[in-house]
Amino acid sequence: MARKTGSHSEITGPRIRAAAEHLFARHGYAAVSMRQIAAEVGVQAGALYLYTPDKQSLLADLMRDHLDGLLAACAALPPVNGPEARLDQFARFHIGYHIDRPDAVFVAYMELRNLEPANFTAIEALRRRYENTLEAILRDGRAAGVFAVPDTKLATLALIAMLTGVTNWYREGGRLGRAEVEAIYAAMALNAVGASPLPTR
Amino acid sequence: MARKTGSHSEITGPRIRAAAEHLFARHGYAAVSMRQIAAEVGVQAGALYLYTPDKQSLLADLMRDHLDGLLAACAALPPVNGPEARLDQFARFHIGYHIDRPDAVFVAYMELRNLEPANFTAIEALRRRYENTLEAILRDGRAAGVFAVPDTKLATLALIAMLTGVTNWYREGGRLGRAEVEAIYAAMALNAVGASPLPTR
DNA sequence: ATGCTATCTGAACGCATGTTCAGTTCAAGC
DNA sequence: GCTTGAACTGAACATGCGTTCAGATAGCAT
Repeated sequence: MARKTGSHSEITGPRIRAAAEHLFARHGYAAVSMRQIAAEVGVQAGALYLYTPDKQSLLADLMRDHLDGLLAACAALPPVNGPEARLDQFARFHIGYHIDRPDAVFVAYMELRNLEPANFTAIEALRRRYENTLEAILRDGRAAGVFAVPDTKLATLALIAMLTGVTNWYREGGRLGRAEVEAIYAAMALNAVGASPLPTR
Repeated sequence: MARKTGSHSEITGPRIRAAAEHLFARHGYAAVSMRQIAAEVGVQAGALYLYTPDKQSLLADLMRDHLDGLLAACAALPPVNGPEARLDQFARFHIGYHIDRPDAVFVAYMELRNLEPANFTAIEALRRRYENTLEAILRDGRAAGVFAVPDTKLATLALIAMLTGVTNWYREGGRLGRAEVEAIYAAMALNAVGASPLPTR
């Protein structure tokens, strides 16, 4: 039997991507088979190939979509004045965005090594572009004399690692709420670069 | 032909573990086959089973050995006085130890999800024990009024993530030397918890 | 020189993999 | 009510997987 009532490509497509993202995050790209993804969606493995040319593209598309969304959301942030306020805003944004998408984040950061060279180059470029927005803030802050960082590139990577680490332990409904976590991390980020944390918003 | 001159188990065993560690770090546990490991060592796949009961044990042993070494080295640190000096020492130690073992670190942090439940529990306990040594420093510092951290557990995870992140980009002979990186990260760690960085040693 | 044993080979095992494709099914357009 | 075509099945494909094991090899003790 094929085509149960109401099943269309607009439904199945996203469901495949969601299942793949979830399974890739949980078990890793290489450890997940197309048949497992299909089973999660309730479909045979062959049907997946109506929605993706191959497994590799499925991974690359997930990562690209995540990073595109991240960059777009970051670019849409309301403008604020001064390096401290900008870093505070960036840190809170980064935490918030990543907390809401633990699976996508996990995949985007852990499966880089499973990308074919061409895909790797493209994804890596997006990642670098995001890092550059943070580094620009740090450079401006150092030029303005409000951040004390010996090396902006290193500080960028250190801050990103620290902020992204939140996805390793944060769970909805845990001991600490979203806003608290954002506030604490933003304060630590400002401290780390030698600035004073902003008063709690 | 078997047994080339001078080839003994004391040689082959470590070579297998080294090859496995390197390949697991590069491509991921699930993406690496026993035949690839064997080829790297210059041996047939069957020979691996003289040194490990199965692929899973190979992974678990690598991770356990790494964490055992980390805990032992951490415990062997010379005692220093005061939370600031202890955090400074811990940060430098962490950076230095991890910089020297990028493959082992990568495997120990990224392949947790590929461990069978029993192995996972054991490895996770070791990791937690290591984190606890840092959290103890932060608690003492807060009790002494020299660290300003709203939540020591959260600060612990944030610092570990930041410090471990160094393995993602550090390369021997790069722009920054080992000592510089250690100093910068130690300063950022102290800053992050609201303490003043120690004068450069 | 001979036998012993640790070390390793090479082939085989059953099974899972990513991918293809001829054929089936069903909602919608006429 | 018939036709069309998108959505999907189910079987098959070559290949590779982890693991096993009988047998070959070579250094060591005697």
